[in-house]
Order: sequence, then structure tokens, then C-alpha cells
Amino acid sequence: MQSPIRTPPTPRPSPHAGSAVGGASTIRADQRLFLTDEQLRTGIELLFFAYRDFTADPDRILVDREYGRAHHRAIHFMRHRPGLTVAALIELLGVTKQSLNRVLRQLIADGLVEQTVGETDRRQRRLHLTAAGRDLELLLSETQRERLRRAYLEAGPEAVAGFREVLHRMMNEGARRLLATTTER
Amino acid sequence: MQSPIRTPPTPRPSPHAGSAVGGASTIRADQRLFLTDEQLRTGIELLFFAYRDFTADPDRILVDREYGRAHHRAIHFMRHRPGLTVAALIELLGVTKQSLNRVLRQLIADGLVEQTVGETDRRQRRLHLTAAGRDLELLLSETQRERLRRAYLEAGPEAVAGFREVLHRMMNEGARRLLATTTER
DNA sequence: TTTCTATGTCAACAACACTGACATAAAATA
DNA sequence: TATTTTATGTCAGTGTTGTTGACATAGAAA
Repeated sequence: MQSPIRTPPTPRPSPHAGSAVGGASTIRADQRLFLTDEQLRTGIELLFFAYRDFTADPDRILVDREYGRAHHRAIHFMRHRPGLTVAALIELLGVTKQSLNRVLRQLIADGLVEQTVGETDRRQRRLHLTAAGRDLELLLSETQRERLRRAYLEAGPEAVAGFREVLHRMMNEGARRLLATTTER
Repeated sequence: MQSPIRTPPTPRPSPHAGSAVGGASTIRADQRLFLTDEQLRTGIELLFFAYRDFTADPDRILVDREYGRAHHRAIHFMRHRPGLTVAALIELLGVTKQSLNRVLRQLIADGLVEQTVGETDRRQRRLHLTAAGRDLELLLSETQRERLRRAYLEAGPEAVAGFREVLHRMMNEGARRLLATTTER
């Protein structure tokens, strides 16, 4: 667990960080400023624009192939959680099995995904990427990693920590749990 | 591609995240750790889950009415940039005029949006929310503001500054320009 | 043996994006 | 003034991705 109150670390050189220098009242004011409706509104818009551009890169690549964003998401999770079950993938993606199935059927038919029967429970189908599947996943995600890498590098480790912190706290409990089970944060 | 190195427990946003205590080599190592492929991957997933939950709140409200996310986006920008032209809204949303038009027609028919003829250029249609339109926008965005407010409050102003910083650097130049013209950051 | 679970599939439908084509009024320009 | 360009609206068709509902099968569990 984490303490809900962050200790203000060294002020990062950021266009948004207000100068915390001044009398006690100034500090008090600064502590509230980041919660104004105006700040929240620009936060909403930052999320909108950043996420849009972030997903646009792989989308462009997928246009040529006959795949879409749903395929990317599916193979993303298969890459990093090899052998996961269909049910687990459905939960991660937050879609119905019918919706996933359409995507999965294509990926299997095209030889990007393989299924193996569960060892203990033979009803389960465990999902794995083939070499071709991994290739495509890498190609797609590299565009996103590159964008993120650049942003991280420019913003610096302090900012990145805050970025992750806020995103983490934005998620629902369910998503946080899902992330925790497959990721050591 | 993927570095086989296991990322040691991520430099978690800890209270001492910024404390530059330690030898020079320690600092050097810390500076790189946040750029590992593993860190980038979890960043991608954080974005996915956070954005999904973030948009789910208004979506739930919209289900009852006969509107969708596209309507929310449109009235969001109309609320904060009253009088903007159709072309400007198209550019902000990044959709075609045909796509926007379908949404806009409904909103106007339902009395949530009004158009006025441009003063200098009478070809333009300037868009405004009616009182009812503002009501709906407030209802929808309040769920998002509330989520963001809580996350901001828990994470603290430093983290929020980093959050905004990284998002800002993730955007394309175009989006950054768009945001700048209508927002004093 | 009966029931539940994990998965797959068909069909229908809705939201939201796209392209392409065409129309109108008003501004801009030759 | 005549012509062209611009801002907007609209029709028609299409694709991706999501939904619900119904039904089937194999295997686990009771």
C-alpha cells in the first residue's frame, strides 16, 4: 500500500509546476491549484489527445493488413502473458467472448496465434503467439514504445513516476488487480 | 528487441523518488531504469486500463439516452470553446465532417446545440450549447472530473505535474498546437 | 448421472468511423 | 462581373468493433 499523500520531491523543471517559493499562504494556494476545474479540464483533454495519437501509430500499420485495433490488443496481452486462457484474455480486454472470438478466429486462421489444450483442465484453450504473431506484435508495439520512450526521456524519471502514479490511481480496482497479477510494479 | 533483463522493483513513486542521495553510479542506473522495455510495456498497459475506465463512466450514462461517446466529445469541446466553427470542431475531434454531422444533427434536433451564422464570414456556423446541452455536458464530465480529482488528490501535485508533462510530450505537434490555441497552459 | 463451466458459433443489431459524390451559399479572386 | 474556392450539409455504401440472445460441445465437478 502507499501513503495517500505524496511528499513533494524535488521540483522538476516542468512547464506546469508552479514555483513553490513564497509565504505560507502561497504554498497553501499552490497545493490547491492543481485541483481546479480548469486543471481537471485540461487533464481530460490531455488524455484525449495523447491517447488518440498514441493509438494512431499502430492503427496506421494495421490498415494495410486486414486487422484493427482489437487484434493489436489481443496479441499484446498474449505476448506478455503467454499461455493465458481465453477467459483471462476476455477479462483483460473487457469484451464479450463473441467479440473476442471474431478476432481470435482470424488470428488463428492466419497463423499468428496457436491454442494448446490446458494441462490440468482440458476445456481450457491456452493462447500463444507464433513467431509471426510475435513479429507483428513487436512491429506494432514498437511504435508505441518509441513514442513513450521519447516522452519519458524528455520528461525525466520524476515526471514518469508521477505519470504512472496518476494513471494507476485512475483505474478501477478491478483493472488494478488485473495489472497486479501479471505485473510486478 | 526486448531486453531479457528483469526489471528490479521499479523505481516506484516513493516519497524519496527525487532524493538524489547516493553515489554517482546509483544515479546513473536510476536514470535508465525508467526506460526499460518492461517499464514501457507497463506504461502502455496503464494507459489502456486507465483510459478505459476513464471513458466508461460517461458511457454508462449515455446508454440510457440515445447518445454515445462521440456526442460527449462534441459537447465537451463546445462547452469550453463556445462559438467555435464546425471546421474547428472537426479538427479538434479528428473526424470527417460526415462523421461529425451525424452527431451534430441529433444534438441540434434535440435542442442541446444551437448554431449561429458567423459574423464576419456568413458561411460559418458557430456552435453553442443550450442550457440543456450544458446540463448534459456537466453531468457527463463530472464523472470524469471526479475520477481525476480523486487520483490527483491521492497522487499529489508533483505527480500531477509529471502526469501532465508526459501526456503533453506524448501528443503529436498538431494536437499540442490545438491545445495551446484554446488553453492557457 | 446430472449439473456446471470453458469455449465456440450463428444471427442480428448499434455506434462510429471511413470514402466518394453531390449541393448550396457565401467569400475571394481573376 | 464572372469564376473559383471555401464552409457546410447530405446521401449512400462500407468496415471494425462492440453488444445481446440462443444454442452446441467437451470436459470437470458434484
